[in-house]
Amino acid sequence: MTEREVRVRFAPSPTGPLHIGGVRTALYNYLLARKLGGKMLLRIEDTDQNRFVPGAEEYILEALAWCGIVIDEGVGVGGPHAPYKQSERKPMYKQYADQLLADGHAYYAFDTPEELDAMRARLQAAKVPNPQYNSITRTQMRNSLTLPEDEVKGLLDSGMPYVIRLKVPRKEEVRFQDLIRGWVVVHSSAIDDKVLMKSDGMPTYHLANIVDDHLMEISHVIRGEEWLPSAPLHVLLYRYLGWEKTMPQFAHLPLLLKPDGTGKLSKRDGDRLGFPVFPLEWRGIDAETGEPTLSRGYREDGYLPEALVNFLAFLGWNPGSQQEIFSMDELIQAFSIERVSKSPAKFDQNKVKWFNEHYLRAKPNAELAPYLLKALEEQNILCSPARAEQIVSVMKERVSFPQDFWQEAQYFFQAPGSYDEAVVSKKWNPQVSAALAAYADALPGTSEMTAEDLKARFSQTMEAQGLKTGQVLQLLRVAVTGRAAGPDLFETLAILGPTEVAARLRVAITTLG
RNA sequence: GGUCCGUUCGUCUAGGGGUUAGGACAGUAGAUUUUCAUUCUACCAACAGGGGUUCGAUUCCCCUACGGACUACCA
Repeated sequence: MTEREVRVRFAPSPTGPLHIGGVRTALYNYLLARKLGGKMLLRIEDTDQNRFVPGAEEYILEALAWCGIVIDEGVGVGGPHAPYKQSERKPMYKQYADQLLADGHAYYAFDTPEELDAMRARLQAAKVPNPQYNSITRTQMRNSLTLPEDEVKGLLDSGMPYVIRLKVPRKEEVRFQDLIRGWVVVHSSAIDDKVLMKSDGMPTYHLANIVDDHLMEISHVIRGEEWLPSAPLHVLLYRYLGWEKTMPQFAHLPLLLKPDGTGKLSKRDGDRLGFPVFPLEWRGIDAETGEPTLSRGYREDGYLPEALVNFLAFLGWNPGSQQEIFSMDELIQAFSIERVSKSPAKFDQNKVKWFNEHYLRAKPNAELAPYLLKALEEQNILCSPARAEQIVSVMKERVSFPQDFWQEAQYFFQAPGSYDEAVVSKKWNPQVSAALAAYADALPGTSEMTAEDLKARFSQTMEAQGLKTGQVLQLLRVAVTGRAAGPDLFETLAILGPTEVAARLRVAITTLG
């Protein structure tokens, strides 16, 4: 067999914001495509018109772009197999269903939803272990296998609603090799006669998926484990359509679980535990109450995309080395499907936060400064980019998110309105007050002074006052910034400048006595 | 219920017939920073249980337990 071009696809359905688990699936697809020099496609699976959510498609595109996942072909970029949205490919599917029909691998079924419910109820009452529409029960239903040919024709001609179902063989082992799990074997009796074409003329996921993957020449299907049970059905479809030789390879990814307890990670967990489960913020409408809803996003919560991507990559995969920090390019180099683990992973909020802090600290000040500048602009505070860079430079070691810069650095722009109570009541006294007054007097009336000089002047002053610097240091911070903690004190004073520092000290001395 | 998948520190995981079972996050302690944070160091902490196979099993096999997914004219 000749080497086939690697083509993978991410195929979400536009039923709402993209779940973080979906982002990881997209990421793994992308990493494999890039690693193997292949193509990454994006296909929108919107065959269920009832579940269409406005804005979801745009959301998916924006989320992937934010994460740095580049689509080579598909929705949003086009390509040789356009259209890439299944609703726009509707006319293409019928012929394949017809082919299956003609070959005796599918049949028409006219059962109403009520009849189907009744059938399941009957089977359940009879304690049938696995109630389903299958090789046994189909003989008792209204379909082209049980009805006389002319009656079927009549029903079809009369416009009677119908579906097309796959005729799954009664006794047959269906097997395929999963790249992550090895051989998976399922007996055909466990698979039911899945609907291929719905009564509204749209294909179901099962048919559309196989047809599109084949037409788009997909080489690897990488998707969540929730698809594992239906994979044998898909294998059957490839076989009946005559496409088995070019059937893609399957890889079923382990699921992402809630951080506490067990179970699949869901939107509710994010709300309950206070962390986002979506890459971007999403404003939706509650399906039940009709109330507008707001779901938090990693982007809006201050996570850097490279941190999220690095974290997500490690949820179910590892390079086998001790290295933890990976850029997208490094991930591409290191990635291999064989090293994806089989077992599900719990979502760890601490770890994402740690990755974020890491990437924040690694970022150049010039890239961080805009975050602070933006907050300042909202507050109508003027600040030069150079000064903002100085501030983020001393601040970035101690924050977790970009929005913390403004929160933690306010005192660079506003004199403190109050002073840390605990420190003042414990350490403030007339001697300290006098010493700080002396320091204020010792500062030159200039706007600039280095941290070293500021420190030297402070030491000299304290010595002259007969105090140890350690006794006064924290009070100096409180008097100037109002806070008990912060970045290097003399760096802080240097950014403020001696004039401002002296002024603030005098206010503090007046206020605190 | 049935089918399928899974199970190494609290979490993400490495490893693999003989190892002091390794790393990271979190936690704890110490050092540095005459403050807090950062950083550094140390500590804590795991092979679900039971049977086999074997000289030897955490590793291979079986069973049990537990967890999960699926079981729609949803994807």
